[in-house]
Amino acid sequence: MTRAPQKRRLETRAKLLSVAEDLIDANGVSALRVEDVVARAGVAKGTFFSHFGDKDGLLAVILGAQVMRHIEDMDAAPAPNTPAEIAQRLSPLLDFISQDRMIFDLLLRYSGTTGAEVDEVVTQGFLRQISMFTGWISQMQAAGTLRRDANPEFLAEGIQAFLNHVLATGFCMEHGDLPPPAEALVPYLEQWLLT
Amino acid sequence: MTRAPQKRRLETRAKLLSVAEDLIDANGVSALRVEDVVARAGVAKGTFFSHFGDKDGLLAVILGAQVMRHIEDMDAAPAPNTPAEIAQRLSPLLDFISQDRMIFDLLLRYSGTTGAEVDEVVTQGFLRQISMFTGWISQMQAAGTLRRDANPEFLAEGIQAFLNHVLATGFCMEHGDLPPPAEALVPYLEQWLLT
DNA sequence: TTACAATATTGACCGCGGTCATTATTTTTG
DNA sequence: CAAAAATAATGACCGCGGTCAATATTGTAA
Repeated sequence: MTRAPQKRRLETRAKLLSVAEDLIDANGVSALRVEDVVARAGVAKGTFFSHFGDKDGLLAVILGAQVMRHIEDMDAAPAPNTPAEIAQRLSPLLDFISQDRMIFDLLLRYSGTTGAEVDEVVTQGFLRQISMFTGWISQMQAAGTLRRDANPEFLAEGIQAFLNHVLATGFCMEHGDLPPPAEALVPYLEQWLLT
Repeated sequence: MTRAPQKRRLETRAKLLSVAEDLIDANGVSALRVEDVVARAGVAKGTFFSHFGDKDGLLAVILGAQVMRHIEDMDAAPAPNTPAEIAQRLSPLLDFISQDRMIFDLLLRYSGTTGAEVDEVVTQGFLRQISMFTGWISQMQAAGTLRRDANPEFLAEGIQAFLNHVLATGFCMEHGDLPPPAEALVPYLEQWLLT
């Protein structure tokens, strides 16, 4: 039986997280250096790794929380009635992810760490997102707005696939005046979800 | 006007490539170290980077060539007539990519470096793959085996999306007895391409 | 052949993520 | 309370990708 962490440890962790968040806000995710974090937090390097395992571990916590906030916002808003509205709801999340390739890569890697780490924020976020999609889809199916020849979970996974596709494609175009991801997503969703 | 590379340079490059290929065959992509490559090739570290820019540059050349071979095999075989047959044709390529997450990540990142580096093998491979999909689809549309309410390029991009989705999902399941990627792909293709 | 320029290679050096035996602090036990 | 045990934090050290001013080699013009 593993004991509860003591107060000091929680404080150290909180300090590391807040320092890291400040640095990310100031310079972006890609510029984050573990050495800067520990220096500003007034803590040794090893402490960092004893808390988060590796750099991605910290990023997963921070970015996972941000993703989760976006998902909660989406869940709070009224459910969409068309594929285009789905894309619209997704827009803030997609803009957030497409701001930095590192975010996309990390989320993709951590998205389904089914196994020991279901307590991982990113994993929870993904599961929740899929179930939210599923909910939207079954509502729309009930309303007759959507094809009914496939079950909602399956269609939800398809949305996830196109979402990643659009994001990945966006990064490849190397900032060449391409449309925002949510807009690029629309035709795929329409083809996938209608008729 | 940049001059043609001299003989010595071509030899060095070839040596580096063959050494790297041997090491990858022996220990896998993830275990490849630049320092091992240059040591075995009898060359200084800086030389490596003057040839390939970075480690991924070398991997893109080697893995890109392997991907290209798979694509050519697919292109040489008779065109598929159903979504399931598409998945079957893709099987060797998918097995190759799913053998190591590093391969998947690298291909995804280099897949569409539209811009200065269209001479990049990986990019060429992807373009060729899309056009091969497009060809298959228009044939099947002509034969009436497939939905005709969307243009082939668009449907081809969708295939690409599902292909990446299945691969990414496979890596998340952390080697948990999941079905081979080509098999997992079938339902998505059927839903996407039929009616 | 020699002098000069272009090309190719070199390897000491750096940045930064990550490790681990050691030391410090807190909690528990007697 | 002190001694023992569990938990936290430390920082010197390592691995490995990547840089760049210096050097060596090759091509070229006089």
